[in-house]
Amino acid sequence: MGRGKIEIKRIENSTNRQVTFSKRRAGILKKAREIGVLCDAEVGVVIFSSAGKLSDYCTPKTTLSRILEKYQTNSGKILWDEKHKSLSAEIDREDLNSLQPKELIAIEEALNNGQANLRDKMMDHWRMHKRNEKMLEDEHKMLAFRVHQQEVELSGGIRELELGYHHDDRDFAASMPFTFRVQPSHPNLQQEK
Amino acid sequence: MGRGKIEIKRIENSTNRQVTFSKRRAGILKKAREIGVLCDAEVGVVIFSSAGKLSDYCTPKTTLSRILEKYQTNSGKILWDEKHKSLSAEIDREDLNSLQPKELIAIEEALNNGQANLRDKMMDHWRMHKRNEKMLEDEHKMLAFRVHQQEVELSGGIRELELGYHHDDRDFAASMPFTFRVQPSHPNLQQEK
DNA sequence: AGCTATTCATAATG
DNA sequence: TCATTATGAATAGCT
Repeated sequence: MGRGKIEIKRIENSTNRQVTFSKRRAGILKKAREIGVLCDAEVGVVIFSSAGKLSDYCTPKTTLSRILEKYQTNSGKILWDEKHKSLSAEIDREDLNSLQPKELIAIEEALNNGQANLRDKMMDHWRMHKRNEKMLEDEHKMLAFRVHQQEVELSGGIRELELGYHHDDRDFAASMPFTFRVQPSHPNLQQEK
Repeated sequence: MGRGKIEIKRIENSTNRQVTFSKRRAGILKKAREIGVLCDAEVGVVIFSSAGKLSDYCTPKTTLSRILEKYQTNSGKILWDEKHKSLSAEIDREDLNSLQPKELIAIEEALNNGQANLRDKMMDHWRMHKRNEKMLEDEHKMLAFRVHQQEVELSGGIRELELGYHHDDRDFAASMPFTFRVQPSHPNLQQEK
């Protein structure tokens, strides 16, 4: 597919590598677009060059988020807990005073366009905030409930243990969901024999 | 690229569509592998057929999680809040009694291997639970704090507004983090003029 | 960035 | 579904 066959191994000359990267990246993105249209498929592609430059593609009818969510449900692989960790890390890292920058900028721009416009934005903003507050509240309820459930579950397990109780039916294992995320930080405990 | 040129539009014959899908999917995955090796790039690909079947590829030296995290940092696009929503949905959907299945199985197996082993696992399990509880607690504190911050931020903004105050320095925008996630559900508000 | 000579991917077919 | 093959596409090496 060029003036000569090439081996598939790292191109050492960095100029050639960069050029080939650009050409092939374009090729892949085009193919991704095409299979989406031709075959009615959903495609997400993310590429980082060796220099760290990002390119991506996503089928128009959906979003990367949605594709990745579907990915998790289908594959059972968890992509987000990883992220959960870095969420905390970010919160620690970032100055909390810098929250809502884009919105503030929007408001600032609105100032140049008159008070009415601004009031609208402010109201939107406020509504958005109330909704968000509700979301966080719900989430906390959920988290608290999960903690409680674990408590119950565990003390139950311990009681059974003390009574020398042994459950016979193992089939419930087959019907278990893989996407619960109670122990984000202990992937290993499950593997040990 | 075949016995004749084809238009890039949905293939109506479903058999042909499926066949073309398989062939092109293989093509894309191959290209993804190749650009990774040749150009030392990091690539992640996720494809769903119209039938919903999942295929994916990820450069060996990394993971989809890591690629996606990098994607967020680089692009400023947020992929995970979406997921936050569906986490609640899942919790609603799933039977909460099925929590910790793998751990329960492990404990059960331990029963066959004697009490000492079991006690160890139980302790691990318990410790894990406590740690997890701590994590949820911390997360909640963080959520609550963010809500508070928003409250302060907003009322401050409104006060400034009422006073006709206008901030002159816009440079802070450049240094703002894009990966905060306070308004998960309003990507559009930022674009409107 | 453009330009071919080649190799490659694949649409149609068996 | 699997293999073959004629043809259009992608692209490696040059400028």
